[in-house]
Amino acid sequence: MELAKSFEPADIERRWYPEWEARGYFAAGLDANKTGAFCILLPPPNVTGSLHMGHGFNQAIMDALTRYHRMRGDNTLWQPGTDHAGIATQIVVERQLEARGVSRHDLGREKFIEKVWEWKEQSGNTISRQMRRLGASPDWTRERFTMDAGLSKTVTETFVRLYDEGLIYRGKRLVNWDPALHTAVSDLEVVSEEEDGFLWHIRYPLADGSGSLTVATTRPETMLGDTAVMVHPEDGRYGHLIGRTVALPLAGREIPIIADAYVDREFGTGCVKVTPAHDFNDYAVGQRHRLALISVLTLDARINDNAPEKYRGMDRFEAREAVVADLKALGLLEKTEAHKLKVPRGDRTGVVIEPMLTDQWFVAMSKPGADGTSIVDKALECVASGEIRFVPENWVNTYRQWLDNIQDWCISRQLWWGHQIPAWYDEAGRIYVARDEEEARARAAAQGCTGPLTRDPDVLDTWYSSALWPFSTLDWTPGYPARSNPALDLYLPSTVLVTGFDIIFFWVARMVMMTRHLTGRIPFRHVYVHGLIRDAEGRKMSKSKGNVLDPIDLIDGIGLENLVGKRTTGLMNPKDAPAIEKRTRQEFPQGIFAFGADALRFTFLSLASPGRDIKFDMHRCEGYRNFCNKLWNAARFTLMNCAGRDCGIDAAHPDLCPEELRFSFADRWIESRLQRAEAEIAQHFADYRFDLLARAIYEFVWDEFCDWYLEIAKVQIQEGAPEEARATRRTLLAVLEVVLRLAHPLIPFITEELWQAVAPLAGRRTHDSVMLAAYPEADSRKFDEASEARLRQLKELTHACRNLRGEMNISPARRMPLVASGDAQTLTRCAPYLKTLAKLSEVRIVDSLPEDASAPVAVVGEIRLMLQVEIDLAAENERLSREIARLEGEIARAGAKLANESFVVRAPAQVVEQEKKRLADFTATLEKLRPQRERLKQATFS
RNA sequence: GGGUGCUUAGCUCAGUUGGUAGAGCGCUAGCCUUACAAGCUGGAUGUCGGCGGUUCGAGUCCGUCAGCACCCACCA
Repeated sequence: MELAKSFEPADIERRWYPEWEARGYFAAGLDANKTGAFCILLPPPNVTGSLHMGHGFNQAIMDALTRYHRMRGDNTLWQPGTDHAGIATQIVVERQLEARGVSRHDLGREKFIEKVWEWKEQSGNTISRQMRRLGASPDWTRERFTMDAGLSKTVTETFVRLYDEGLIYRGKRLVNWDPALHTAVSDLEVVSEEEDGFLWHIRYPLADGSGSLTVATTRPETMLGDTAVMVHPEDGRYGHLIGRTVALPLAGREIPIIADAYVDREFGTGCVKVTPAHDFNDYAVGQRHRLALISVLTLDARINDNAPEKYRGMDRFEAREAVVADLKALGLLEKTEAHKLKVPRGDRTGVVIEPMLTDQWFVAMSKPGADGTSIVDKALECVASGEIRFVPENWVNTYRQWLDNIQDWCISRQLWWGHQIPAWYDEAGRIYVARDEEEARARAAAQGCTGPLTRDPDVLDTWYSSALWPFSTLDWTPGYPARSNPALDLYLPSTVLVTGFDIIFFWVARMVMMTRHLTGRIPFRHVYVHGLIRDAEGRKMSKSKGNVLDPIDLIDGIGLENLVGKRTTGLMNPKDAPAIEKRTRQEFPQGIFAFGADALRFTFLSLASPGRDIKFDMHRCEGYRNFCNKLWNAARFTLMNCAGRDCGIDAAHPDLCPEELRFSFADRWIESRLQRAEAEIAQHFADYRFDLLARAIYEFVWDEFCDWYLEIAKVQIQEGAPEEARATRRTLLAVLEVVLRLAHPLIPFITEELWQAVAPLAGRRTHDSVMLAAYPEADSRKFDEASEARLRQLKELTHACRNLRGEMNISPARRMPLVASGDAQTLTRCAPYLKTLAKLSEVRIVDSLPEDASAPVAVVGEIRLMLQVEIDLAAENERLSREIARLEGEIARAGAKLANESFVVRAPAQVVEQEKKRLADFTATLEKLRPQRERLKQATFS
């Protein structure tokens, strides 16, 4: 079982993943005898293509948690699945058709949906393949899709229930309309950015010809739909005009001048045109003042027949120009000033959103349900009571604030891809919401309608089905909770939702509302909110910026040419290609190295500090690949020293400790240190501090186990008695085996590969896979402070020797003799190790150091170390002087502190003691160094 | 307008109840040292954004200012 000389991830990953999956290790635990249940819902990726770095990050965290809990023996489920992503997916497929010159209307609804399903198949497969490459361990047998038959049934069922309860309604409202997509979108799907525009000042003549007033607007074309002009009720300039009328230019209508406190007197002219049919604020004003709504736009955002004939059919922007030109010609355009304004655009299309009066379906957020509480109040209550906890906590504010100001949720979309709304209309336009057409007929018949019914063609917002994910994936049925199933009982609520803050509103809040209202349960106990993965400069990764990284490329590596090709094809704007190519060549002159899945996962986890976005730095990934290699080689060393040797392990009784084992303080130290690492790691898992967790593992493996214990082990194996060598081998194996289990949730592939080789020798191959082995738990009885103190001494002595060598510029190849004085017991204990660790030819322990001024001396507590080497007297003088100056500084500072009476009186005794000890230590060391320098000076002048 | 973060070494970031400032990468000097050159050993590098306060003591707590980022709402 010879291991390769360095860590080669590709082959290991290829072998182990299929093996784990085939053996059913990922399957949901349904063991009634187990006490713990752990469940994570995969935020279902959109079937719009492939996974990006954000998914990789998100999944590395979820997989670490899942593997951890599985190893701890909990019933564990990581629930996978994908989202149909209505608008996004429909756009992807429409673009593909467009490329072939076909529109969805050419195909018709049914055929088009078939095409989307084909695409879903392809994209869904890509996604699960990618997740497998990352080593993710969800229960694939339970994979769900938001448009599966079962989940669709849940969508229909809940819709009907909410409708019957009066919490879903249909109504004609002003909604955000995307004129390119021809659909309504929710408030969340609109993004407003500041853009350059104009503020046009337009004179509206008073109807009686006695004068005029001037309004300011950024959207002059909407004046065709004005139904009032408003001023502030206390605005002295206009008070006399309130109640009179103006003649609306171009439209030839008379509209009233009204007073409303909404007007800001300072802005513009203080007169506002009111267009209730095309502006949300004006709509509210219109409601207050019972103004007429005159829509002047078609669903394509062209001027409609309510406007003067001249403008009909014009695009809204074309109409804007025409209106401005006409006003100017009439002398009614007072002035045009440059003006920055927020322009609302559809997040998928980038097209300017138009407030449009249409019939849509809504979820009533604040209306009390059958139980007297609104779904918003329920969602607030779950969090306020602490049933649901956010990590980091401050996201609670964001969540609460959003819910406090929420509007009814527009859930209908004028699309084809999605869950068709289960509503039917009779010829009179009456609505029958039902689970299927048969039920709709029955409901219609009950109301005395037997005529033909037509189904509502609209589909639901994709987030409607996402909101049901916590229970729909667990095969919730209408009979719940009386009728349930084992998985649902065990895994609702799930333990933790791992997600980015960007979907707290879209998804998290809506899951809480829907799950609580429909099942009475919370969807999850914790919400762990992580940051977004950005590029090395901190910019958002996006195809159009050409800065996206594919997690698979970091696993497998990719050549520069391929990377450039990938980034520059399929761009929305091909003109960006040259700039993208240039930047890519600059940033990745060698392409990307194959780091392997483990290194990538470890990188993600290390970067997961709370409340921070992540600038992804490939060099970090390289560092953690090196870490994997370090672990690999530590295992190689251990196996080389232990395979086929007597390691003091009785396979039948791994805990048996035969008498012919003699453990050193170093053996006990590494065991003790390991226990501390285990305790620390458990805490970090509990706190979701994956960055600290990864660091704890990194430091234990590299800084303690490899840098110190392995080097010490060499001494004990080569120079120790057989029972010492045996104990060393046993310790090496035991510690390494535990390390592999500790690290497995983070870096599953390498740990599995190594564990297979190490565990049998350690007598710990309790299972067929490390995945199934128990997660290590700290045993505080193994904390050994005495051994830790001894090792600390050994480290200090070693550092002192190495430092002397370094300062004296002694080649590492040269072995030097050392003379040491001080505590003989300590020195005797450390001498053999010191010899190897500091490259000494011998260690001579004496009562007092020779008066040889020409050799460098270091002081560690009571111990003095002299390296026997001819030295450069001037250099040594300089070194000593520097050290003395440093000590004098420390002594001065500590002395001043202790001389300060209020410090001595008020600081805790322990702190004062510590300060006194420092002062004493510095002083003692100084007293040893000063004579040394004196002798040196004498030698220099003699 | 409301809210939330952030500012620590050249870069990216840790720093848990206040008690002598840390890591990785980079830099630097030297090493093929029988696990690892994807490595080993030594070294350099900080007015912890500015100012003020609380305290014996502040990177840490409070106030304030500045800069950066993000979220929500929005003035026509």
